[in-house]
Amino acid sequence: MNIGQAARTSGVSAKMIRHYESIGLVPPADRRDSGYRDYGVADLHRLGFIRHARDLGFSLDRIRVLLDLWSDPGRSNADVKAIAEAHVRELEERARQLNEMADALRSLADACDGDGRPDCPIIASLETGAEAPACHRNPDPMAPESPARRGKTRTKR
Amino acid sequence: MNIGQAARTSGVSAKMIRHYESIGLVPPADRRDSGYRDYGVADLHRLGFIRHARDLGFSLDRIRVLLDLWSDPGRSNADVKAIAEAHVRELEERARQLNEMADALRSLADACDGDGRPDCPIIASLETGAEAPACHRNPDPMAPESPARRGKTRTKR
DNA sequence: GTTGACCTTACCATGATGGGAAGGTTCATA
DNA sequence: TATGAACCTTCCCATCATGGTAAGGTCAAC
Repeated sequence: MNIGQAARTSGVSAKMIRHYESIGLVPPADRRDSGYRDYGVADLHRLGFIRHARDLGFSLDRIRVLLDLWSDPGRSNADVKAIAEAHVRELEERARQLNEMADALRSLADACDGDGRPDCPIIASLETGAEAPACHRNPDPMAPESPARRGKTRTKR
Repeated sequence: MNIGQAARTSGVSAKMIRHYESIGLVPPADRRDSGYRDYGVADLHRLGFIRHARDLGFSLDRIRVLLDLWSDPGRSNADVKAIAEAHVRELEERARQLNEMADALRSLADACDGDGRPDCPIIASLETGAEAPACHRNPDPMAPESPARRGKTRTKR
């Protein structure tokens, strides 16, 4: 099967299949006389594995390790679980940071009238680095919880 | 003031200050006879603005727009607010996707015994693309709500 | 006048992916 | 049989924000 069909079947673009081959994530594909790559079911299986791991946000480096474990009949599921849990923690940490930024910016946006005048607490905060002053924040009428949740935690990046 | 001092004062690395100059995010710095860049308070102010916007996750392209609005005395805070709100939505969407991945992987990891044997629902799921089967998931003893929560971003936040 | 800390430009690398050019192959159809 | 569309090949470049390094110039203190 051609690389295009393999791409459509596996959900991995032809561009990426070639890339994965170039970095050794998949073995060099068989070639026909024409030089075209030729894929079989085992190749599709491996590409599918990579695809699913990418869908879960694993980096290609970690996928390399997962592929090794996959092909190791004597693997320990404790190793797999440890990798997965480390990745879960990273995903949650990144999500937490994004939510922190979103919350901070939401506070600023809520404090901005948006009435067409130049005055703007968002711009003011970017100038000074100060967060939205509580006394100017429009209270959220839908707030289901205690509003005392924004700490300081300025991520250093 | 030298670029190093400007970097320490503004929290933007010297490397990045030069980069911002090269892409036109900050105007070309004054130069001394030696060729050294020379920064004043206005420059530090601008760098601080950029730094704070980066801390909120804005891309350099959007920061460019924010800087234009900042320096426009006739700006409309509605424009600023619109940009901020669009960015908040993007941040939240990205966080949601990360949490979705984390939740899916957490389910798989919870279903994995981690007892050292090769059997592993995580590997199995990567092979087939199937999610963790409910009948194998270890129930969460702390679950405060109905167990039908998959697919929604419901981590603590 | 030497030394060490600073500055300059220029190039390369990251990670995962896409775009495109220049040229060869396959296959159905006119 | 010829042609054209759709495919394939390799190679290079771009993204985005940031860091590293190298080769060389400047400054200030001792």
